[in-house]
Amino acid sequence: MTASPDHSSPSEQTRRALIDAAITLFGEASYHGTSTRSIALRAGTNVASISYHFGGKEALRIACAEAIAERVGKVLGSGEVAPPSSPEQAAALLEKTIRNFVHFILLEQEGANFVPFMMRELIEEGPALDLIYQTTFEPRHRAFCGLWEIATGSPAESDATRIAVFSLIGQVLYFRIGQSLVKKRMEWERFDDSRVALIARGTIANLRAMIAAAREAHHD
Amino acid sequence: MTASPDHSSPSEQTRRALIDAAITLFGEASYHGTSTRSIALRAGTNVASISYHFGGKEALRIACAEAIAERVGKVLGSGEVAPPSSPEQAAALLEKTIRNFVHFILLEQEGANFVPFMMRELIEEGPALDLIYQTTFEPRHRAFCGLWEIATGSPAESDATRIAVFSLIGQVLYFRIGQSLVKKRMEWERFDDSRVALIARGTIANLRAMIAAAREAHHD
DNA sequence: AGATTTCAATCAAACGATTGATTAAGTTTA
DNA sequence: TAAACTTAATCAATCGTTTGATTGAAATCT
Repeated sequence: MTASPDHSSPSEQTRRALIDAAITLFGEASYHGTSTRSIALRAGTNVASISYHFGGKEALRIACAEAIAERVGKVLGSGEVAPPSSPEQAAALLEKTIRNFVHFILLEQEGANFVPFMMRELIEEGPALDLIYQTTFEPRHRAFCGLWEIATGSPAESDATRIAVFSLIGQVLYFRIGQSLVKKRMEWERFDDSRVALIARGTIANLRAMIAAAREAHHD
Repeated sequence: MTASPDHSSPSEQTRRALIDAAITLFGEASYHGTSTRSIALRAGTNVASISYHFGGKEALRIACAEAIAERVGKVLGSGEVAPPSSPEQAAALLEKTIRNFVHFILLEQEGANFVPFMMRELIEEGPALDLIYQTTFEPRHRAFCGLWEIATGSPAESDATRIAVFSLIGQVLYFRIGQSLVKKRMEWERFDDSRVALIARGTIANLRAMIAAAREAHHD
């Protein structure tokens, strides 16, 4: 996951290794389904180092969420650059965002590790949920609503807009959450570039249809 | 959850109580996060009765999925009644299905218990997943695709149709999975009738927009 | 500079608590 | 009474955490 060799101290390296291992294992087998020993084993260190570096299993859980929030913030950028001036530009930006999002959660290595962890926290309403909401989810949902207003004319902070944006996020996320159902139903063995492109095309078609309908509704 | 008093034998009552308790607790705290003792306590019986009636914790997990599959099948009906003859009828039927689905997973007691359990099984790709897929998910997804073909003209078993139906399911499910995010972002304290009606309205608006776009695309 | 102390970091080992499962004795049902 | 069912007690295994010993590299002193 870390491309750079290691400019960090050895203790920082074990911290990193523990967090990386924990994010993966918590995502694969749930928090309670993952033992501290298995985390230490995967991180190539000793069990005691979890208590030493973080204070315990629960604190490591929080540290995982913090690491993800930081990383996602770095990748996607905290805020949007100069807001688009035309509805067409806004729509194009929305499309690009959806496309990147689909690609990130279905194909990229990092997304494949992050998303299951976050989905678990979400479904369990775990202790890291507030952190994820405030640092990762809310700012991006809000930005998306802003683009939606420019693209459709529907007020950014109206109930209808917020719900529409939830729908967009939801339909994309479901392809990751229900991955195994999708694969069975589509008779796919795995998600490769062409399949993901197919999904991206579908979700973007939905986005366009929703934008068109919202524009019409707002012009009435 | 059981409305009828008890026409069943006392052993059948304990079976039921154990399954009900397990579905709720597995859904709330995950399979590994739930102890057999807590299940027995909630069911008002002894730990050993789990091994006695089901053979063990894992077998109880399967029994939960079977009970849900049976119950969902009974509520939603296994197949559709006489297929609609016009696109308008099909669209109306799709809308009604979506509305019922939203209502079921966001308001009804049973749905509130079932969905978290199934989501966990889905995300963990647990042993009950095949059962859920074959008895609950696949038939209904297929029926939905059939309605989609009548409503839009797009072939039921095309990739585009199947993906569109996944999108529809996903956007609805997300309001349940991401319930806590939705509540925070909408500044709602709980889901009541009017809020759920708002969500239903939004998702149905999306459905209509998608149908309209699909019809247009297919006419080209 | 060389010897000594300090300290963060890691480790194997062991802690008490809890896990899922089993047993054998008890109770209820038919 | 015989079968079906429930119970408290107990089992080995595993859980998260703590312990005390050991390391090696800075910091301090002579």
